[in-house]
Amino acid sequence: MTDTHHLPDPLIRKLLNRSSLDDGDIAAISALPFRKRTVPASTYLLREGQLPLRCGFIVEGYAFRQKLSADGNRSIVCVMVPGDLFDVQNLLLGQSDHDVQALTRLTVAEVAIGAFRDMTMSRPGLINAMWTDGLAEAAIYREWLLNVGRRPAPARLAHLLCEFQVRLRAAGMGSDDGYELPMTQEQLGDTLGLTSVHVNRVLKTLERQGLISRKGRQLTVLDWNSLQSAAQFNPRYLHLDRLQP
Amino acid sequence: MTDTHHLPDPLIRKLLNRSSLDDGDIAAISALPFRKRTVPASTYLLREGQLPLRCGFIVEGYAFRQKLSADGNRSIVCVMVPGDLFDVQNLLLGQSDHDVQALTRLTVAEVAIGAFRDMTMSRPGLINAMWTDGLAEAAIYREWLLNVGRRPAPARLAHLLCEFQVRLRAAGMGSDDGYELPMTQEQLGDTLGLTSVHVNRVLKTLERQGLISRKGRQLTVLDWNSLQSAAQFNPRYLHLDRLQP
DNA sequence: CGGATTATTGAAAAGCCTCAAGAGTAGTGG
DNA sequence: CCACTACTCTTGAGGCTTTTCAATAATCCG
Repeated sequence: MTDTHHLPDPLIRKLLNRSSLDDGDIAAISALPFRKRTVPASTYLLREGQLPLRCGFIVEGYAFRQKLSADGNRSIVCVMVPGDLFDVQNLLLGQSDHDVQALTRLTVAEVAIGAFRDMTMSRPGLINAMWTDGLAEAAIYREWLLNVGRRPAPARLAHLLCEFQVRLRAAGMGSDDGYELPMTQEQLGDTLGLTSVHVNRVLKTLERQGLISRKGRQLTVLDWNSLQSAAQFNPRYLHLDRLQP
Repeated sequence: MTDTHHLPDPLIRKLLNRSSLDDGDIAAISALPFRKRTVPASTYLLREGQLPLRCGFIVEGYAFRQKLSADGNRSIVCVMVPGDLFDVQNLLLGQSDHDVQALTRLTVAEVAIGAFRDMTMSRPGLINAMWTDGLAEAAIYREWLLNVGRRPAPARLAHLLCEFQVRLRAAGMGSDDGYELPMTQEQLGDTLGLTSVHVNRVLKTLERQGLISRKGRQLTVLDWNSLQSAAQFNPRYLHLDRLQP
């Protein structure tokens, strides 16, 4: 594997979290004519019902997937970090069933769907790496279903905070004892199936219990073991064993 | 495409719902040394933490994926019908993050992981079909997250009933105006993030409103349009457009 | 038929939501 | 650099959905 800094570096880093790639695979990704663009927070990268013509991944910043119900309620179903492919599924499934939106100011790299498809067809190692990545995303969906459906609000919020801690570290952000919370309390609520008011109260409770502390959006994990056990957090579902054996 | 009745027929039918397969692909699946077995309801096909050695799909009956939280609560995160591959993700992700359990008396067909992997490597059309299938499962997870996180109990239950109606028809079961509900009310509750008591009350409400009727487990949809709109159900997320254009 | 699971119903409690208002914070333009 | 505006966060009070607990009826299965 080369050490030069090509455009798709965050993507390669992400795929290597869970799969092996050979030099040919890495060269094939690096050779794709990706085009970078930077957009402000809240920009839509993809809308429900749309048929995308390009395929992209996150270079810097965060994005999320959201679904809106007919009566205007929102559910944030996925938070994406640098390296995440945000619209491969439309390559195969067609019309999108959800929106993809920038959470922060965001830099993405995109390539025409045709070039992307050709590349995957000729590199079984890459297909497998991306398939694996999609399966890992599905594993997070399953854990979130358990979280939203069966855990009380304090455990539910603590669980999301634990997940961010682990995933942000795996993406090379944050530090070992905390990170900058990427979302407003309303967005946290839409992720957890709670109201922003209740998220606020529960955050204060976790703080009062000495599990975390906050200055603005900066979150410090004061007691990782207790936070983990309050959350019933077990990182197995993230399938990052290659990083944390 | 041939018309003979090979073992993997439900699998082929399922894949054709969302992808094109050529004769070579179908021959390749049919040639795999699948072994059938039938197990009673509640049998575990796979347990969390396990490393599976085989790869299988459902021939007849229903199964589900469940996750258990540390304090013993259960969430049913996926219901599978004939044709569904129930453990491909472990081929790529390793240790399972959830259990797979038979919902009814169940017939499955399984093949050693090695043979399965070889087949996918040599047939890009099949990889794509199975990848697509996994992406469609992820789309259902997203819709369920919206359902559990943001819809009140009546809409939530109505939505699941609508989904069953469409998916069972696509799998060749049930009829146009109803089906045999495959789960107990407790299992419905674990799927929806509700208690069985509340599921029972909400079922009665839907019945009182004239949307459905029940005799035992047999469910009849009396007013599909009203049920759909009470559920805010839009089948787009099932990505079955090939069947229902 | 008998035992176990499943469905049904009531009453009371709990958790989370709604509504509302005030305080803090960040970004913008003069 | 300040002031203005728009978010975002915070806190309180009351209400509603859903849960818990409990007890009985119905159904399934061998």
